[in-house]
Amino acid sequence: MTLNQGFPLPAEPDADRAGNKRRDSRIQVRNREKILDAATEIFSMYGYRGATLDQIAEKAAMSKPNLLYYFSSKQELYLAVLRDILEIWLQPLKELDERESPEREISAYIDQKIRFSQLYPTASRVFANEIVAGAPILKPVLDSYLRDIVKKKARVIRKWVKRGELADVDPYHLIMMIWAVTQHYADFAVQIDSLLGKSLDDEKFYNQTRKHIKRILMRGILK
Amino acid sequence: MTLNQGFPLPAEPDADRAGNKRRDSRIQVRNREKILDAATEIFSMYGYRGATLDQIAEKAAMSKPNLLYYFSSKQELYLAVLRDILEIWLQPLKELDERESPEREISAYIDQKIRFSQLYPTASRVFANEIVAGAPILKPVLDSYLRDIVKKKARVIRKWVKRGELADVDPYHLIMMIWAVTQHYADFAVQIDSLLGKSLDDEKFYNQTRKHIKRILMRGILK
DNA sequence: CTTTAATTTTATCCTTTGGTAAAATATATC
DNA sequence: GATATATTTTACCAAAGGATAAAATTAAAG
Repeated sequence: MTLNQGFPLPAEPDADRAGNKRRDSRIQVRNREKILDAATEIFSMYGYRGATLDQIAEKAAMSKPNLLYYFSSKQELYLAVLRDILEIWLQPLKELDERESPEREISAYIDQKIRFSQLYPTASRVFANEIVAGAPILKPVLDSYLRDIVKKKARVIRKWVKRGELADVDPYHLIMMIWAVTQHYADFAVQIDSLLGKSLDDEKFYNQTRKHIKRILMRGILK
Repeated sequence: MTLNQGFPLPAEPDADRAGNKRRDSRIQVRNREKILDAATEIFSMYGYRGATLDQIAEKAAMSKPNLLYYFSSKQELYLAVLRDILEIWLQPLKELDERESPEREISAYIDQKIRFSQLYPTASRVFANEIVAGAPILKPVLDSYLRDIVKKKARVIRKWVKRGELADVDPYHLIMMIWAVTQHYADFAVQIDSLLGKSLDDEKFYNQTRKHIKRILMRGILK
């Protein structure tokens, strides 16, 4: 779960530079990944400020100074985590294709979003935390990068409406509704567990949820 | 915004005891409220662990020891904040009435939820933070109190379905969808502001949002 | 006015936390 | 296997953070 490429967040200090020293050794790769996983979990529970390097180091099974050998500060680590999350979070939206039917495209989009909630619930929670906190770090990205993508996709939806393939819905609100509902199952997983004793890990519940969300939303927006 | 009565959270040390010393002086009331408001704001941004008493004290315009004179620990303050939020958060659900039509009742419920998002966005975010963090404090409440109410209301919805007044929806998923969508506008307000430059404070946007959510959801669930 | 009780301030404590320095150990390269 | 480089450990540090004690001030009651 460690992708990361060319994102509108400050790039890692020595990524991509041409004449670079020895590229990541095996141990380097393994430890960075261990740390990122641990950090994702801790940040998801306590947010940026509430998380401590000691906790993260412990979860990653290494000493704090050792951790700081790989990420030179808490903030740098947090940025690295957010970069990875953004990458996978945004991907699905980019794929909305106006040449296909809205039925097919929106349905596929919902599928991808709910799958993300199933596969990366902690990542989703880190993101949620960041946004709920007022997006102190991601604000610039939201204001530029995300804004542009969403604007583009809003146009796609509007086109469908004009073609009469979709009820007269506001594209922005529709996108927001899809985000809200799909992310809810990851972000508020504890609540869902309290009420239903289920989680998206349960394949049966996952499919039931997916279908239910889609049924209501699609009925709500198709002509 | 300081309600608070008989909640399944540990009660305030000397609330409600019969033969009680002098009840809250005017200054007592004013300061507790000032603190609760400040705390709500800070907790909403940084979560329980990320928030500091210094910040809260500063926002409440008093010294930290003075703050601790009113709430003897950070945890006690956090509990007080959560108690207030739970009260107003749960109220609307309790009012779902099976004797009325689902159209009317669910519509009214959505109205109340989105109103809550408009009136108490920071409170909503404190709640969101707590749940996203895994509900370390509220878990017991979710497992008992909330669970019971939701179970009861799920029965109401099921009754509507049986009567043929509602499409065949799963009551739990429906409730969750409503929560997800309405709370999203408070919890992810920054994101919405980035994308649309609007917030629920804007009465026009508020109504547009409310109607849009209702239109899609109601279309999705009515027969 | 006093006297008593409530409120606020000042000084201080101990722990946690992000981060550094430098020594020690392991790994890779020739 | 010696030498250079990468990784890990140990020992710290300064600042922040939750909390307490006790003195100083303000408000209330008689």
